[in-house]
Amino acid sequence: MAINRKMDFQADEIALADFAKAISHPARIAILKILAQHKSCICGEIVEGLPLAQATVSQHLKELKAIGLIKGTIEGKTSCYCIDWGVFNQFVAHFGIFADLSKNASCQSQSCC
Amino acid sequence: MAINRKMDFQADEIALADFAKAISHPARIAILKILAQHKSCICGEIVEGLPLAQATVSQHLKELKAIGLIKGTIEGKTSCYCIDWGVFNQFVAHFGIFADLSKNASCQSQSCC
DNA sequence: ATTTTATATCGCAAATATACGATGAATTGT
DNA sequence: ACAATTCATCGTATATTTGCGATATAAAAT
Repeated sequence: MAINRKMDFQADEIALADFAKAISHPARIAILKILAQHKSCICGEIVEGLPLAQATVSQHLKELKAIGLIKGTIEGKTSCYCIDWGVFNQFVAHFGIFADLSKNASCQSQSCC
Repeated sequence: MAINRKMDFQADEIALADFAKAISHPARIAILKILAQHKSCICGEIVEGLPLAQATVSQHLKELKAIGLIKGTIEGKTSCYCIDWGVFNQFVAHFGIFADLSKNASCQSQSCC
């Protein structure tokens, strides 16, 4: 692999790709779903709902936290996680880039597509 | 890695993760943007817009095609690509799962988050 | 028929991601 | 103080992704 080609892409392309990568694993989607279904933070319980070892779940949580999709604090014995909806909705809104373009762009060629 | 833990996750979780994985690289986001900006199919031109070798771009196109996000036909000497907006919008709509939940779910704990 | 052009595919190397047991750190309960 | 609990981190094995040169394929141009 060449040395960091990322610089050649635009910032918004990288940002959207990073968001997509953060949720590109079923476990992380499942974690977000579990968190979304709770009105308040979850302190534990996540590991039990997933078919993965505690260490692995902790690693997935770390990734979601790294990109800012979830917030978490350590409260005494347990940790406490919840979704940062501001960040989440901001990322989803980025798909608007395509939604806007889709109005004008449609393939008019009969021979292909 | 264990042997295909995917079976332990739900179908919609896997589907959303697969979509995210397909667009989890700046090059593939860039390709979609290029395609979206055109009213009709693009026959070539994509390689020139990216900082990658032709073989690499072809591989990224293949991935986008595999998940159905883009359609492509070979027309004589050149290939012809365009976005399948139906598939694209269908995937984006999946984020509705979270949007619905976000209305009820918000952290009420003062101590965390 | 041969060359040129456009794109796909193969094969390999390097980089990343994933999973998990073992261990560490901090806290609660006794 | 000590044991139990909860979660993070380390180390490591394996799998997947990425990138690209080389090569294949197929049509167009000469």
